[in-house]
Amino acid sequence: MIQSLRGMNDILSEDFERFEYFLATASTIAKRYGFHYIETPLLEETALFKRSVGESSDIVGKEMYQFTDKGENDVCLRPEGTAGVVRAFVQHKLDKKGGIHRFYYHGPMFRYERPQKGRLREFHQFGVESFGVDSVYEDALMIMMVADILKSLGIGYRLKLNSLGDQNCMPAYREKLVSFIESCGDEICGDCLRRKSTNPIRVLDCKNEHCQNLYVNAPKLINNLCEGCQSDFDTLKTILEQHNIGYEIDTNLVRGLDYYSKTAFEFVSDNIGSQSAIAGGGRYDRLIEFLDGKPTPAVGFALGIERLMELIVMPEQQREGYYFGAMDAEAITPVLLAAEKIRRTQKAVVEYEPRSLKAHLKGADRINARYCAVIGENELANNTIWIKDLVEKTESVIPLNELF
RNA sequence: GUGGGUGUAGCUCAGUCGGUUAGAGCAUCAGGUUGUGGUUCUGAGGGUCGUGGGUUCGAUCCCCAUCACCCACCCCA
Repeated sequence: MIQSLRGMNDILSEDFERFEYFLATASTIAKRYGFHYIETPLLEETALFKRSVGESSDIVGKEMYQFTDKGENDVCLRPEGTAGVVRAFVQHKLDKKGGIHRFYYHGPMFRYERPQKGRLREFHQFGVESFGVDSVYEDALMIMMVADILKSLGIGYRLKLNSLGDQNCMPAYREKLVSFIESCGDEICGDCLRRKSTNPIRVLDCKNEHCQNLYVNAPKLINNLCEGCQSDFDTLKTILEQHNIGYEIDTNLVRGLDYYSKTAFEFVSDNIGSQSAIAGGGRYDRLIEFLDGKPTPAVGFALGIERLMELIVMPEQQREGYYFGAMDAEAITPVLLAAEKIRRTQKAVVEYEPRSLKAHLKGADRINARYCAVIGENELANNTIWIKDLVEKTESVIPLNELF
């Protein structure tokens, strides 16, 4: 038997209903906030991700599905969605056009990781990117949108917030941090030693207990923000409070992608195991110029759909449409014709095998149909069809030509 | 990439201290006297016990490998 690749799943029937429900809910909300759908390729030039996500990140460093195609191009399956959207934004010269551009997207992402709960090699994200808005209000909008989506789906969460600073305060802070790390001498772990030169901020994120103990007194970025970053961060907190969105400041929240600056946030759930991040995002004002565009402020977020799946509270399913069945082999012809008529406006499912009335009622029940429509001996003789409303428990026999 | 766990019916799982025809519940299908469901009763079908080797007179059970899944580390959505 040929199986799907490791960490790559089929999504069928019941699961897909949830999936579809999620997409419908999230898309509706994104549109309501003024965002437009954008579809970008699953396959992109490898350089795109190296320059955006960053070579120091694990994603690019060891998790990409990278290969050379038949035209000798170094390509890879997208590990995340932002890079492609920014590439499209620049390629279509929207940066030069100016103004505000707001996009949402959803689709599969690929990361070569060891699968576990909430972590797949092919997984799906729903994301949003906003270009051209400098204001923190847009950062707040992002967070409000995620909160809105999660609320609509009946999902509880905790929101973690941090500011990563910008070009003014980050370099100075980085220096401060590096000298602090150096003061720890060789007590730090190997990973931290490496991060010290590649991406020092990430040491704060270290899961090693010994390191964490060393870093309690590390300088915190939050205390070293420049005036602009500080006032934006304060404003953001105020807006969230005004909108009744609870948050906790997490000074160790460092997004794993290199392109973030200023606002960084993460929504986590305590009910889905160790892969608890259900949404993450932030501001990335420098990314557009990294990808050869005109400097343009930008913010975005991405939601991990699979991680939300088991948390989604679905609305109760109503009985819907028709179930058609024949009690005699000869009755199948009028049954098919009747079903075709109904199908112009409603759902109609036909059982081809002649069965007892009881069996048909069971069948109708199983597919959660509202009506069970059957043609047997009596109906066949009179050109009628017997229809039972499974909710009202009423039944009627009507002439076939009066079927709407 | 590292560590631990699990693979028996469509699903959830028993089980055999190695020994004849491998079980249950749910699901499916059929019946409970003439054409009435979602709650009953009876019965039936369905398994090369993940795959490949090895030990043995004999393996679903023990050993090795392999694959898949699960959980955690790590990473992140």
